[in-house]
Amino acid sequence: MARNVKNIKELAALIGISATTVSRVLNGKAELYRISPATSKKVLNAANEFSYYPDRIARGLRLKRTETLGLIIPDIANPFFASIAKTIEFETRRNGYSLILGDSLDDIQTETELLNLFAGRKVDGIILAPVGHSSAHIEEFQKRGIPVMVIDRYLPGTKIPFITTDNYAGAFEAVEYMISKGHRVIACIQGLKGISVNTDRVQGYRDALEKNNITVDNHMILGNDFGVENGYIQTQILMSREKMPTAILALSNLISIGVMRALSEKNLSIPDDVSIVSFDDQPYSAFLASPMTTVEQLKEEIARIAVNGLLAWIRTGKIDQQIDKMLKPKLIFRKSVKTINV
Amino acid sequence: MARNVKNIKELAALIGISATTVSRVLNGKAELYRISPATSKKVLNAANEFSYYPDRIARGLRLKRTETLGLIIPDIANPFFASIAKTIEFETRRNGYSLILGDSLDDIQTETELLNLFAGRKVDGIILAPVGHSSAHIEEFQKRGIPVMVIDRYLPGTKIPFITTDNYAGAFEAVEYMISKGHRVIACIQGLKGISVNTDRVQGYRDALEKNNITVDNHMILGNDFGVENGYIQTQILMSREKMPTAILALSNLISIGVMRALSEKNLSIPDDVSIVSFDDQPYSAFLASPMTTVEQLKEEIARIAVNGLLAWIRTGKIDQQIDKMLKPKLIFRKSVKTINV
DNA sequence: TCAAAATGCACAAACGATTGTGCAAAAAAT
DNA sequence: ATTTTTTGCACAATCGTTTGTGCATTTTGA
Repeated sequence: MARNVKNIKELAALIGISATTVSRVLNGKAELYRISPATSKKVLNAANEFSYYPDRIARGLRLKRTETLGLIIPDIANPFFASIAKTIEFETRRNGYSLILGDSLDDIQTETELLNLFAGRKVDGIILAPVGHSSAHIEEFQKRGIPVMVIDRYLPGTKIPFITTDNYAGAFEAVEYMISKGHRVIACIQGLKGISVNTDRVQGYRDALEKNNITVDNHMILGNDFGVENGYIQTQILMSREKMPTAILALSNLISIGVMRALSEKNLSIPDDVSIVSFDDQPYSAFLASPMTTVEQLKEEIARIAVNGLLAWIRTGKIDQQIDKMLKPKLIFRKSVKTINV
Repeated sequence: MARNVKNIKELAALIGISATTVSRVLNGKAELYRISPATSKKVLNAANEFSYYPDRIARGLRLKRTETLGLIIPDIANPFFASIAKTIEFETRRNGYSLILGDSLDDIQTETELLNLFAGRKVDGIILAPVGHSSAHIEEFQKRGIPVMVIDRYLPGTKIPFITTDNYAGAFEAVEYMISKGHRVIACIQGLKGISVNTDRVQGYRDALEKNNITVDNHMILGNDFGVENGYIQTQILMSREKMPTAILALSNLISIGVMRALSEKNLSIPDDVSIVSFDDQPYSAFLASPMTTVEQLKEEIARIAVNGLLAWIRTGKIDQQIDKMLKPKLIFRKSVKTINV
């Protein structure tokens, strides 16, 4: 027995009561509408016995609120984003919301499509790790009234709130460390030019060099993509030059995988032939041929702040502009940087 | 100008036409209902100009179909599942559906909650990488009429369709390979006992040994979890024994990370001191201290078949029982297995 | 004892889309 | 010049909730 009941009317009929009352009891508004305790109890019992769950779709339509968040990231297979996604999903659910996932494939066109798609699905808010340069489509979107929280980057010139890592500090520290180990010719393989993550890291790299009276050689800053392929190609270019760097700062975990691939093909080893520091610590970082010194970002923290900030925004209807945050990263020392003669 | 329009009525009013007609044009039923080409064109233009997107919630309510799929996996931060999730998201979207993500945290209670949650959200179907032993909650769920497709495992004794790797073959080949390299004492660090993935791999391990006239030593099969910690602990146990194995078969990528951690703490190196083959190839596998020989699963393939099979099921209303598949994995040879004296 | 206040619940509209059916006007057939 | 058929579209109901309002009935107060 105890068959399932398909909607609130059916349940109401079973108790011999109106749907209105059932709805009110189930939404905790019994007192507010003076439903007697006896009736309340009957409703609760029946709902339980016949395992009635309100249809969230109908509810969403009526309430104009779906209790759903959208998450758009450039690549869920990238462990950096996968970790963030995990915490975001957890926090989202803990707050009674569900999460729609969109992988923008590092493509701004896809990102835009996803934004529109999510708008059509009436998500209550969106967490976005943006890709590419333009932020017009995001701003335009913001105007439609759907809260958007940016993670991993910030969008200069916009009012879109963000949570990210203090990338400048991360790069600065990493480079100072390499310099302290005697390195003077340090290359920087960067990701997508022009976006804040990259700009800030490169600036940290530059400033660390200059602070130590090392002239910045623009030929040593190269690449334009956060992926493996870019790390691979740029390393090949670097290694074919007369003036080879003694150290490389890789601006993402994927780039450093490309670096490793290129180096191993040339039978060059880390750190004997080239030293390296990579952004993004990973579970495997410690077990690489040469355990990798990395700049660790506080991924869980970013995720948590993003979700809770977004939900607060949704509930109150206004942005807490205080939310903008740049979390200090942490340099994890391992064995991929060699001390060389000064 | 070109302000956005908020619903179909508003758009219809703007053209001076009924919502009915707008709906029909937008759903490609213009001909069916004899809407004149002129009117059709006007609708299409207006919809475009005012960037009207139908409210999927209202649509879902009326159609009793949300064009949403649910994905439940044990750990999105595990690169194996992250890769699968990426392809699933892509295929899902390519078919006009959206994806709700749930991370079951390797916990059967959470998995059950997610199933119910997704049911309440009226997903059209669910792709599930189940955790734990019991499958009663899944079967019960199936009866509620929501199609569920299982990946990564199968559920013996149920009719729930699945796509998985031929884990038996993968383990068998891996072990035969190690034997061919002269290994006779091979340990197997397993994941969760009793679930098909694990059972099949262990059986493959056993059969490969027996086929080669090596008696299976049950002490060499240990562990009970697919995570890093288990790999770490079991390796410590193995290494503290009198009779140490010369090779280890790690039944997951996470387990092998644990193995590496334990070995490196004891200053043991791969493959000089211990050889290892791990399930699940990863982007970093080639760049580990010792490039890892792995059993690669066809993750994209699994994802693609799962999504398309599920969608077919949703559309036709019946399961194609032919869909059950065990995809042959591929052994990738690197340098984590040493040839030893026979 | 009678008016006023409190109690307990139900009616019906609304959210935004889709669709079976019906009804004019125009075109074709006789 | 009628009748019949076709064309082109609109009305209104429906999906399952939630909620403003209203109406009996009971309780309280004087």
